[in-house]
Amino acid sequence: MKKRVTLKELARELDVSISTVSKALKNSPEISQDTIDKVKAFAKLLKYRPNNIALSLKNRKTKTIGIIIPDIVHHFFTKVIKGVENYANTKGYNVIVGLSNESFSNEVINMEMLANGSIDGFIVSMSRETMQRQDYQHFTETLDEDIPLVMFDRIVAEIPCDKVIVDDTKGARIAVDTLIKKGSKKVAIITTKDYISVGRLRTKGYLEALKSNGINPTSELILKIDDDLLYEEDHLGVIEKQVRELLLLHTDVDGIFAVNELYAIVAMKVAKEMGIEIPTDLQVIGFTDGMLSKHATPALSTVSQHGEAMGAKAAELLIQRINERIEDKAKSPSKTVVISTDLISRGSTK
Amino acid sequence: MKKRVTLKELARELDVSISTVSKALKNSPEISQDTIDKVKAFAKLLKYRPNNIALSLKNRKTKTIGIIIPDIVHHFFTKVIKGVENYANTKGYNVIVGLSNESFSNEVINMEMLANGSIDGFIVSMSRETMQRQDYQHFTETLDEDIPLVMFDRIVAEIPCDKVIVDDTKGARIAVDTLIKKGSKKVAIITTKDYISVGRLRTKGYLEALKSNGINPTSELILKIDDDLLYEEDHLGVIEKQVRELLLLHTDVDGIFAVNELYAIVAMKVAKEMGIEIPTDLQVIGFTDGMLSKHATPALSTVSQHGEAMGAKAAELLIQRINERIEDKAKSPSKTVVISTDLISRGSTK
DNA sequence: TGAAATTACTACAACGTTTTCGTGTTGATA
DNA sequence: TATCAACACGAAAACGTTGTAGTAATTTCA
Repeated sequence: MKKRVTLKELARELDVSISTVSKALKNSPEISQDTIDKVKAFAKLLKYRPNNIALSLKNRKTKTIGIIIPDIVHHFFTKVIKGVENYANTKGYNVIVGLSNESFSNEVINMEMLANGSIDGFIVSMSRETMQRQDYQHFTETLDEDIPLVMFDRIVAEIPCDKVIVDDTKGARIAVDTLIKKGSKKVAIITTKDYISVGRLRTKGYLEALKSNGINPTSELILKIDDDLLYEEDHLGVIEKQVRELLLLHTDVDGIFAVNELYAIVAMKVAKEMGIEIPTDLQVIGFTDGMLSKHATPALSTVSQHGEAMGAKAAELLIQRINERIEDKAKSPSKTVVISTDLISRGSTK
Repeated sequence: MKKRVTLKELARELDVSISTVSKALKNSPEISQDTIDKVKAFAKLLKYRPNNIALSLKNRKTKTIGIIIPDIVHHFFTKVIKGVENYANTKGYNVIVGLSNESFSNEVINMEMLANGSIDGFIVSMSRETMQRQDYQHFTETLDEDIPLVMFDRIVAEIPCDKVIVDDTKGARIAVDTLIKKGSKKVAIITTKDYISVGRLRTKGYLEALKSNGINPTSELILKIDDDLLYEEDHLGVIEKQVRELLLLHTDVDGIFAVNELYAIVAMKVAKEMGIEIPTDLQVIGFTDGMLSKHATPALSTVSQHGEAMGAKAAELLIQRINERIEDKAKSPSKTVVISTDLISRGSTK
């Protein structure tokens, strides 16, 4: 019913100029206390609220940040968003979410939609397709246009921007090391194809842990799942089959490290079906602490990534950049913040 | 490095007026083909892109919609967001997410932040606290200011706005009915306190199903969990304890209907620990199809809410309202769309 | 008592668009 | 040779703010 009230209307009704109203509302010393009080009272009465868009246009900043992620139906990303939101809100920022659905073109389109002045900066985790194509033009263009960009989790080294990552290699190393320390003699890994950076890094950690324990890695114990399958109908079945084959072929495998939660859960399921006791006969550790880990039986030991902390850190870095850009031009060099992982021990390990 | 290029700059460089540039880019018949070509070529060269904020100010619409939800780390809401995003994107809208964290004041603050012209309309699912307080001022104010609002899932009847809900009662009725048809003689329900509308409605469905099967409900079989616990440290332990007591006291319970996924999972866990076979001795059905259901052992039969469809529908309704508001003033009456549920049969039922 | 300083305002430009209403050239027509 | 379209473009207002640069009226001080 009610149209939004503007400074102009307040001014007209109060029979003063727009500037006076604007200044009065900001307690400008140029305005008499009398007028200030009158204006404020009237503004409150009419529920005046400054139009954000006009402010954005004037100030050339929107106080909103864009976060582009591959998928929102995913515990980790959801945690990150929460971290971003919470931090951003404390700084008066809003968060606008873009979903790439793991598609390169969606990622580009989403970023273009937002780069037209709608946001002050981006927080991005690349889509799978972008990683495969290794086409980072949209990122460099964003940076060229002087729009701050912070990447997290799925990053790429050559983009000169702030980054927030988890020490995947170290997290994996500790996990595998723990498996060995707790008695596993033959540890397999369920990982992704190498173009997924986190998969590659976690595999690296696995190899390091084996090495430092004097164990020679066998490619037969390294199961690389084609992550593209993830969006096909029966991807779970496919993974199950592969895990089953592995376990059948190598009956002496007594430890499994999976680079994500789902793989670990599937592995446990297959093992249980095969009559393998967890953790007695087989210990399992996953990566990424999500819903599934907590509620699996037995509960899954896992490497926690602290998604919320990552999100908060990313938002912090971004907002710093935004302010830096506004204030002076002296750009500090790009930072990469590593969020440490934690190994959460639950029922799937001894 | 590069500042954003504006119409003004294009105009200056091309030595024509701003209007000409603007019109040329829109293929106005007022402008000669020659000029159009020249302007467009130059604009492309300089990567001109219209400033969204300026457009928003001019058009008094932002092409973004705000979605306010209680929690993002939640499969259902996450699905809804996805549905909203996908539909909104096809219509050229962006989505800005606000999290209330189940708090009334956060909900209000978030909505106020966005109602200052940042968004064209809201999609909201109320926070728990708002439901308890029954304070809906911020919603009515939004509506008063002529900002379209669509509520979903956690709605309240007295707000005159479009709504998207699931037929909770019917979904529950069918679930419980199925339990009985598949042989359960004594079905318990794990639900929430009554101020949670979905809990109340699902309980209603449970009662209806019992009745239509000639079974008398006992309050002893109706376990009402205090949902406030959800955010305390050991809420799971508390729920477990209560379920255990129930199962101990009523050893002949052979069916459990839980109003959400988590309760169902916990119930299954407790039952398994007590040596109760699922689904042989005890059948379980949950509500809300999430990650946990799919990957539990046995996989949990559940009532699917089609969150993505809900989100898409909500976005559709909202965008309709927005356009209606822009075009003429004739407001159609509020609609309430009911998304039908589906019972997904998995391993936890016979 | 007259110049300077203070007070309490207002006008205007600017942010980047779109759009309405001109307006100065053409070329054709009577 | 006036008259008039048609054509191709420009000026200016508007969206809602903020901030700078005035400007009257009053007060202060030498």
